[in-house]
Amino acid sequence: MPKNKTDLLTIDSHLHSLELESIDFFVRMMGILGMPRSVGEIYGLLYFSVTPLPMDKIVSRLEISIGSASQGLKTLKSLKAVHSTYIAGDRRDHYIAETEFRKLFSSFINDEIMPHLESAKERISRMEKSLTEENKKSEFYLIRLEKLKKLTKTGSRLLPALSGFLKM
Amino acid sequence: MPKNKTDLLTIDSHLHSLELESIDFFVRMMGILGMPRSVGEIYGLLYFSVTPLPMDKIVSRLEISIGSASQGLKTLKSLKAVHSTYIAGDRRDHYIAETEFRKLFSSFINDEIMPHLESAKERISRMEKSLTEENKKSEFYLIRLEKLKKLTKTGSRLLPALSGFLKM
DNA sequence: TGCCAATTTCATTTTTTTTTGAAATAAATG
DNA sequence: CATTTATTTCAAAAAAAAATGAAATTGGCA
Repeated sequence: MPKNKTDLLTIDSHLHSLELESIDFFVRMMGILGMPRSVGEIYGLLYFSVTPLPMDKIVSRLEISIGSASQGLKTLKSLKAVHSTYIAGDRRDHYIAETEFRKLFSSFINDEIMPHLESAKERISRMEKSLTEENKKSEFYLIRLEKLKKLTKTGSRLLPALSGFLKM
Repeated sequence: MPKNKTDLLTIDSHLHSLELESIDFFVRMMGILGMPRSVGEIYGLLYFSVTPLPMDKIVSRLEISIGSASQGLKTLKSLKAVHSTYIAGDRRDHYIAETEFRKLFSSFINDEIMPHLESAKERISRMEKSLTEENKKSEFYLIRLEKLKKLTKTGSRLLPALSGFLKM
C-alpha cells in the first residue's frame, strides 16, 4: 500500500495518466524512427520517472516480458537514450532516461542512418561499373548517377551536422 | 527479340545489372523511410528508365503482383515521387520517376512526419492536464514537459525548413 | 569458491505488415 | 452501349518483425 499520494506514481500495478500519455507519446515518436513498441514504452516510462528504475520494475509496470525489456534497454543504451546508475546496496542496474534529445538524435543518425549511406556509396560505384559503353555516352544515365552521388554526399554532410543545430 | 543492344534494357524478362543496383539502392533508401520493399523496387526501376513505364511493364519486369504495383504506385504518387504521363495511342498510364529528391523529402515530411507532430502537441496538453497539484510544484515534471514542448516546436519548425536547404 | 539474483540469449509463438490475385470497378474504344 | 483493357480493392496467404519466457550466462557477494 502506498504511504502517500506521491507514491501513487511508483506502484507496480498502476500507471498514472501522465505516464500513460508519456508512453503513448514516445511509442509514436520512436515509431517514426522505426523503433519497436517496447522501446518507446520503456523510454516513455523512464522519461517521467523521478527515480531510476531497475529492469524488473520496468517489466512489472509495463507488463512486458523480460526479453522485451532486456532487448529494449539494450537498444536504448546503444542509442544513448538511457543510461544506468548505481544504487547503493542494490545489485540491479537502475535506468535513467537521457533527456537531451540532441544526443539521442545524434546517435540515432550515426547508428541507424550513416551506415546505410556508406553502403549506398559503394552501390553507386557498382552502378558506374555496370554502365555499358553505350550508356556512358548518354546524358540520361550520367545525370541520374550524378544525382545519386549528390544525394549521398548531401546526406552524409547534412545529417551529422543536424544535431549541432539543435539546442534541446 | 530485341532489335539492338539498347533494347536490352527494356526486355520484360530481364533486369540489367544497373537496374538491379538501382532497385537495391532504393529498396534500402525507402526502407529507411519505412516504405515497403515494393515501393523501393518500383521507384528503383523507374529511376533508370529512359522511357515512362506502364503498370503492367512494372509488374512483369519486377515480377510483383498487380496489387503490389497498384498500391506501390499509389504511395509513390502521393509522395510525388512519380507522376504519370500521357502516351499517344495508349490507354495505360505511364510512370516517370521524380528525380528532385528535395521535393520527395518535402512531401515525405509533410505527409508522414508532420501529422505525428501535430498530434504530439495535443498529447502534451493532455499531460499538462493530468499533472496533479503536487506535481505542478515539482521542478522535475515542469522541466520534462518543457523539453517535450521544445522538441515538438523545434521539429515543426526545422523539418519543413529542411527541404529548403537542399539543392538536389 | 559456490550460490543466487539479475540479465541476456534465443527458439518459439504471436502480432503486424506486406504481398497476392481474383473480383469489382472504371475507363476507353469500336 | 457492349466489349475489352487497365486499374483498384480487399480478403486471404505469406513474410517479416516483435514479444515471450525458459534456459544459459553473468557477475556480485557471502
